[in-house]
Amino acid sequence: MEKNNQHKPTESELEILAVLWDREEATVRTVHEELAKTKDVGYTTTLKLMQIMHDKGLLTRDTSKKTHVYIAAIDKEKTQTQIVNKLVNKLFAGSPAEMVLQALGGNKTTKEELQKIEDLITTLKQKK
Amino acid sequence: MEKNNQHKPTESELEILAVLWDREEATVRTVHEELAKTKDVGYTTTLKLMQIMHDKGLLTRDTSKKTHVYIAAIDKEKTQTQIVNKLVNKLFAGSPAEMVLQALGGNKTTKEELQKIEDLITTLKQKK
DNA sequence: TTGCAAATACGATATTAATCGTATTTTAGC
DNA sequence: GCTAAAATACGATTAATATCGTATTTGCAA
Repeated sequence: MEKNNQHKPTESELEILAVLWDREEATVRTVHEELAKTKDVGYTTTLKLMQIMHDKGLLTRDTSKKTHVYIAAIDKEKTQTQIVNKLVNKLFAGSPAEMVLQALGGNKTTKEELQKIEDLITTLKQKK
Repeated sequence: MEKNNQHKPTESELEILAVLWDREEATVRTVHEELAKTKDVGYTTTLKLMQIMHDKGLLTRDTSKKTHVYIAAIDKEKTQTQIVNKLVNKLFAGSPAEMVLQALGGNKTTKEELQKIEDLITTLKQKK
């Protein structure tokens, strides 16, 4: 098993992480059935991926029983932030405002959601 | 040469597109030198990638001179929106607001950036 | 016009990610 | 204890990306 740091999850790994973040913990079977709803993939593929993710330190697991139980080993919010920041740097010249513009621009974001963001910004500005 | 649609650019392809979006048009040499600033990669690798991108329809080029001149064939804003939307769906349960919150929560956004976003939100709210 | 420097074309290989078949292990229930 | 169903382990393969060496082409400058 490698160090938990540094590894950026791949597409497929993110799908698995999403399930685990949602459920706190889950077996391979559960994760697989969740993925299978939107994706045509074999059980052993999911199993193998989760084993690899465990090797990479992306997941922890309890192997005390026959059926192993997995838990995400990396933080949801941290991972989200990392990915978004990378995207901002790569695609939006480091300007979050630019990305927000794209994300909210054409969209059907509700007034309430906009209000939430505005409140956050107010808070953040006060800290400066 | 394939149809210009549908192909989602890879990481490396996005790096190249970023340079071309920035400069409007560029030679392989120019793009390569830009990439080489932040990445250790050979010239022929960049060349090959750009040729592949041309095959996929991601780039157009003028081959009338010895040194070919490339131009991005896909729209910057459209591509940005596509990528951001996908990310929102995959990682933020389809809520752009959630992503924005996460993007700004990290707290390294400048006051100026925050102001720009706030202005955007004010504008959006008025449209509701 | 010819040679040479710089560019492109092309093929092969390396790397990484994803997939899945088969072997082996585990354990609950008989 | 045995066995069968369900789970894991593992190896091999496929597929997609990225990399780069070498051959060929191009056009300017001498």
